[in-house]
Amino acid sequence: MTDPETTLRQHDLPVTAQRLAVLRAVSHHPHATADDLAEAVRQEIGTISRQSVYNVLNVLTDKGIIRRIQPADSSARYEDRVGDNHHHLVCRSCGKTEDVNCAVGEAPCLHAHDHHGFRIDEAEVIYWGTCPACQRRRAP
Amino acid sequence: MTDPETTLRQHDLPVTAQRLAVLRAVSHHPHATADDLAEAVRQEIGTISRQSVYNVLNVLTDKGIIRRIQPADSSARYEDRVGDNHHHLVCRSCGKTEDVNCAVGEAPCLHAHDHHGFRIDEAEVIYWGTCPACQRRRAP
DNA sequence: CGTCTTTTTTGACAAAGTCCAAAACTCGAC
DNA sequence: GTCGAGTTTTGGACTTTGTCAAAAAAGACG
Repeated sequence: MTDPETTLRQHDLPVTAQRLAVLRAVSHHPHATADDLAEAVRQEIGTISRQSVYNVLNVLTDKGIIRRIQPADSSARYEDRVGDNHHHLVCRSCGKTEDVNCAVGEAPCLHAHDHHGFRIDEAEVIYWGTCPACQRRRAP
Repeated sequence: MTDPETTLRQHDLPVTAQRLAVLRAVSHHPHATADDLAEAVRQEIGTISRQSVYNVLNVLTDKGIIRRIQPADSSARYEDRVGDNHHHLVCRSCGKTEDVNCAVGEAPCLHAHDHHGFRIDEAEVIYWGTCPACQRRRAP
């Protein structure tokens, strides 16, 4: 992975302390929410406004530098790993999120049977289940 | 499809005007949001509180009578069609949502390669794209 | 008809984001 | 280096979607 500063320059984004810190936070905390990331950034550079976190996350997402996922009943989560068509495994009870590689080759379900005339550009798959920790806590 | 009144009785839910109207609204407006449904119900029975719409939608969802889907950047949507493992096609620009049958047989992607110890109970697939109308509006 | 339970309503509240204007900063030109 | 134009960042108000809790209304049943 290229370092954060280079990444920003490559996308014609002025380099600021906030952007570097957010980018690093996303890298170190995959699947974290905006709030989690704000917290992580504060640990690193002391202070950042809520709005800036959103600004940065939005611009990075728009440029395709990071990816936003929004599973049901969760606020948006962000990740570093882009462009490799991977999917997610989400725990229904605690929200723990893991990456999973595509089940069926490259772009698995990209071809819907009946596409209703839509031009499809992505097939997003979320596997819902219970993570090991929650399985242990609930049913032995 | 069984009629709304019978459906409610089968699930030990007292039959009320609000429940009947919401259930009918979901049936007639697949993929509608809570707000859309409240509006539809008001057309039918005159008035209903916002809270009641949520109450009814929640109880119906819990009983498995209807299903809630929550695509990114949209409030929750509800549908009638349950228990047949179908997926959705969502337009990125207008939010239009269509049903699509499972791409690969019954439970297509239900087996993730690396399940990280999770007990998986559902594979949710959302195909993202552009609907015919939006394709026409943008690129001629 | 009167009581008891379940629903519905009302109104306050919470979380996640966005909008806007002012202040601070970045970066290239000098 | 320093300056200035154009971006970013900030702070605060606001919106949207949904939940909580208590009071009022509606059904069920003896």
